Amino acid sequence: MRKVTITDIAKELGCSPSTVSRALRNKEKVSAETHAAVTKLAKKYGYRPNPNATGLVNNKTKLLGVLVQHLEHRYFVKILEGILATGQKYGYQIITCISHGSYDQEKQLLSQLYNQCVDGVLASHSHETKKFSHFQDIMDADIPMVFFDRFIEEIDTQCVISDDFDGAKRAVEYLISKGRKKIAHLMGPEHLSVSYYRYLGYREALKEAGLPQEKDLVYIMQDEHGKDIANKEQFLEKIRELDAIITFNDTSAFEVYKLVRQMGRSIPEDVAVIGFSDDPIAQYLTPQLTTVRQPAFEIGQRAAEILISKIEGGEEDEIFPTTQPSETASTIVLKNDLIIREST
Amino acid sequence: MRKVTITDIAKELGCSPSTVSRALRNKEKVSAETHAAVTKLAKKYGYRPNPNATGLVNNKTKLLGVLVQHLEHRYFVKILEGILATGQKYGYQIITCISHGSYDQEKQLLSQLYNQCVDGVLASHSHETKKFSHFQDIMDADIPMVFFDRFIEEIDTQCVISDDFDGAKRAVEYLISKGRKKIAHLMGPEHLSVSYYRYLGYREALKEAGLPQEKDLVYIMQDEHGKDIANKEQFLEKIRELDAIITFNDTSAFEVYKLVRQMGRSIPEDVAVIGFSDDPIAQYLTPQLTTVRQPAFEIGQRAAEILISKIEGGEEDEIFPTTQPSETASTIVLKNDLIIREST
DNA sequence: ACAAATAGTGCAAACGTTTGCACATTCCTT
DNA sequence: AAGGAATGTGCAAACGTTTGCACTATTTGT
Repeated sequence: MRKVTITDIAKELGCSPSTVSRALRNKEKVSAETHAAVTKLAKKYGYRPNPNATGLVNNKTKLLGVLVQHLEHRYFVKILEGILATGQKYGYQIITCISHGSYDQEKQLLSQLYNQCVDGVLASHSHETKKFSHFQDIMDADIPMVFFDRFIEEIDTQCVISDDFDGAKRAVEYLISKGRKKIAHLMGPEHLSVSYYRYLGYREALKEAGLPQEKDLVYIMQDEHGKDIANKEQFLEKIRELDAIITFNDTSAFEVYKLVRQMGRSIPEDVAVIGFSDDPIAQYLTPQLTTVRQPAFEIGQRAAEILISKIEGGEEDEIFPTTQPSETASTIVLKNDLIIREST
Repeated sequence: MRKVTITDIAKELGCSPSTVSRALRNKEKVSAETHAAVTKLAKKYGYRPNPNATGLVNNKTKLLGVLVQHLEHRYFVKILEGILATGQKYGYQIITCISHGSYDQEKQLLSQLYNQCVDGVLASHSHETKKFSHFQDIMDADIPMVFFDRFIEEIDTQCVISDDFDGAKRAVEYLISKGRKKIAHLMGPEHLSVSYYRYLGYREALKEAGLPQEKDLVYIMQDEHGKDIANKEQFLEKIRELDAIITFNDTSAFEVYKLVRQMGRSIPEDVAVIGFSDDPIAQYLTPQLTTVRQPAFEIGQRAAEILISKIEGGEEDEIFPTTQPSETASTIVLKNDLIIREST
């Protein structure tokens, strides 16, 4: 009934547990016969090493923690899928934690991951988070950590994000190439760095095309879905003279659809619309939404790969400690794709 | 640098590790002073028990495995969220595994969970799976398991699903109450039990209302998204005389929107449409889709709760073994909600 | 006041591995 | 033929906990 152990096998074979252990991990010197006998018996009984025991002796758990704000956007789910696939590939199991955007929960979850002795952490901090000492605590405990989607300057480690600046810029360039001239931007919440990068990309494209960067072409969303827009009245009026709008995400593009129609203008004939993220809803809008697709799966993949290489490469580091830790920190920026559909 | 252990505390206090252990789990007899001294020091150093060590001695990992086919529908993500929340509540971490609908992967992932020594497994088998011995293996290894969303007759354990029969029935009843008489059903893939239950609910509602159950009102999807419908030509023709359609899910409702419009009829005036699941896209369709919402979060929650109670209640069972195991198996059926929007 | 019960503590084994060291055996070298 | 290397194996400690048992010191009951 009980799982078979190394000692059981040793007993049956009349040898010591250490020999069995060595035979199983076949890198040390064991005779060909014992090796054969051991592996045969191990197979017969379906022997599996007890992870608690191995974890205890070599201080590894083969567990990775993922901390994410929520799984409501497909974007984060895809990142998680990328992480899962990579973990699977390298033999790591993934523990998922959702902070629901709460700083307190984030702190608590992180400490739970620490308690659980995960080998590494992949994290994307919550909106609410302004202090980062709980992340520093993880680093100080010598648990490798990699950030994704969001960048934290204060913490000295790697980060994988998508190139929001470039994505927004290329989207606007595309609009310009189609002859659009009065292009508005519905910007995301101000305190998010992604909002800002996308805004900068938008501006850069206008600048390079020699188009004026009028202040009243930029409007700010107070929420993530674009239902609450600052200066909404002014925005509505402005829609009369616009010929394109690029939004912060796809749900806000849907709100824009409604507003544009409310003003009696049509998409894409009068006003072209481009979203951001390529959420599944983009395909279900009428007209189907052109959007900037973020390589979510790949972000997860890369982040996990970097983390695992930090974990597995980390052993030598104890002998050759990194003298200039800041040199190890870096940001991987992945390119976005413009998915052209009916709204442009 | 290293994590502080019980022995470290014992040394500093000049007592034995066992005393520290007892003081920390304060259920055995220790003097008030030592207890105070130990907890104070433990707090000071931020002592955390090493899960590998505790796991090794009491053969528990506080880890739960979740096996799911994919995370592409919001439905499964919500279930996962329910599981995560419940795990969190009871102090369990969740390891997520995605089978991508593959039987082989499912087998492999399950055996990985077994190797990892999870305390329990929550599973929803893949489409492809016809043999269930790998699930039986888990049961035989005395790892409690609970199924969700899908029911496996062959395995003797609990299962949490939503009431698809009732959901479909109530949706059709609603259509009838609004005066619709010619109600078609776009049925899901034939081999899925959920497809069948929804179909039965549809039929039952017609029957109770005394409406004829015409064969040519039921059409079958060959894929999950409704892009490939058997007898599509016939279905298109039929749309001319229908006044309502209930589909298998929300993505297929979107396809139905297109077909209805292709036949020059309008929604909801000529033809009412009801979907299933309440995927986020339902709100983004024009008109917004009426749909049967499945209590996904609650399914995850309930499944996890049952699993945890099996794990934690299981200890006594070793003393009083369950003589009639089949009595423990049962199916929890949760009610669905009809979300009424613009398409009806 | 003396046996008996009880409170508080430590020892040591156990959980299942890994691994440095020591030992015995075989093989090769000169 | 003797010495040394190479090979294969076992012992025992270690990883950090928990827990049954034994032991002392104190309290309780009569």
